Amino acid sequence: MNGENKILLVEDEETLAVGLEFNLTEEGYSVVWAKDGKIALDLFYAQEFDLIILDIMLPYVNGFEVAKKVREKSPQMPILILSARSGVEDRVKGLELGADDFLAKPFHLQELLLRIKGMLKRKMWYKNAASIQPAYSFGNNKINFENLECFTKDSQIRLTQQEAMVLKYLIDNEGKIVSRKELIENVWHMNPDIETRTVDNFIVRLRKYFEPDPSSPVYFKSIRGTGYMFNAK
Amino acid sequence: MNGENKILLVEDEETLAVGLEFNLTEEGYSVVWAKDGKIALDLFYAQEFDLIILDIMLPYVNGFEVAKKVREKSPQMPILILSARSGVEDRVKGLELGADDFLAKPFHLQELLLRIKGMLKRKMWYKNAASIQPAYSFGNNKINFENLECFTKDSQIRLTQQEAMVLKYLIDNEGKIVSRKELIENVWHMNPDIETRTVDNFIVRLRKYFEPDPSSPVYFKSIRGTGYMFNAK
DNA sequence: TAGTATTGTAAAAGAATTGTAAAAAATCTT
DNA sequence: AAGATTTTTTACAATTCTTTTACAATACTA
Repeated sequence: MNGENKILLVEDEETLAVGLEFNLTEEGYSVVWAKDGKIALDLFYAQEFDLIILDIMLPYVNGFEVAKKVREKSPQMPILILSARSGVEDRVKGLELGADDFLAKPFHLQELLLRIKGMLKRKMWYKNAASIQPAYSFGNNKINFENLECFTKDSQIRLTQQEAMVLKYLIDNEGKIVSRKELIENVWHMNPDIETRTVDNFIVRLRKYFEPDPSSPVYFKSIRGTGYMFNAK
Repeated sequence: MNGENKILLVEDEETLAVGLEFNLTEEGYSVVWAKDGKIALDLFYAQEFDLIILDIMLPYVNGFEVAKKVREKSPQMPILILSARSGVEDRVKGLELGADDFLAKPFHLQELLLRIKGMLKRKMWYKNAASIQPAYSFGNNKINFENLECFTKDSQIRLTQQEAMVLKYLIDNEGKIVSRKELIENVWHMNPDIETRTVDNFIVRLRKYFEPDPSSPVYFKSIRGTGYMFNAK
């Protein structure tokens, strides 16, 4: 069932790594083991993973560095940090670097498994909810909602989080008119009583990125008096 | 425009609750405090929250029970469990019930804040979609009142809001004579004492769009001295 | 059929909404 | 704390839609 999930295990203590690999495989995950930070990053750049388990104390490149690099490329990648040092500073640092969870060594196996399960479940949920595979395409554009990278007709860009959320909302509601109010409520999570041109500005940007001719939009149409509508056509 | 996330804080120790509420509010969250499990569930059913912080040891209904009920209704609601008892069994139990995170008391404020921040950031990434599109037809015309798109005999157009409202009123009163006064009152929401050709102009447009021969209308008939009448035939 | 009232229609005038750049504010990085 | 990036606001231009106006066409009445 979860046999599809691929985990990158970054851990230099071989005994622990082998044990963990055994248990994770037992659980039905597919595990790739990296015994130092350098190898981990190489693997990360070369393959697709669903989750990363990261020890902090590693040879060459420490876990924090790895987490940072990973975050740069994949803002949504679940990262679980393991650390022998359970001090608050480490935990805070890990979380600040965007780890999704932090577990102190020695840990309880079942707890680790449950946390992994939860993280993956959440990740899958988001993926499904969007009904968007790693990459979504329309026209000459391809958007990777995992790392927010886009290939457009003639260039490659990276969306900001907010841009991505607006875009995603429009895509999820393809063919339906989405009012500014609705967007402010559901993307900005704000009271929709204010009236500014914020939403419009995001539309302008999306058009600039993705429309062949931004001045006569094909994908991001304005519906006067009502809102906007996305159509992949 | 800073999205205000709403947190349900379930904690019976008043001192701690007040302190936490203060800090969370400081961070820009909007906090609702429930001092026992019963109140928590009532609030949860009544309002929308973005995250729940849950103490385990509560009067009446304990935290685990609350988590379970919450999960039943909202499978993706982020739940952060706090517990004085940091034993592994409790952690495992909490995670099994679907908590997304588990923090032992006493906790470090900054770590709590970081975990909350991370959970919310991740949560924002989901959104639901999809519904069917209701269409109304007459003659060779099909009108989708959801997105105001129309397929006519030989083209596809999009109605303006006002056009759509007039059309809708006529359709809703199919077979009945509708006076200009009535239209001005019910569609324009204005005092119907003024006398201009506004209504007529809209009829002209509807006829242009939808009548096979606008000069001898079939669907949008004029009733001299009285008003107009729509008939789908 | 002439006269009057009502409806049809185009085009000008007026309003309202949307597009856009640039400045300001907020947020994140170093 | 300075610098960089992103978001929000502001101000105005451009566009689209609605209403008015003016007159033509049509239908009724006597």
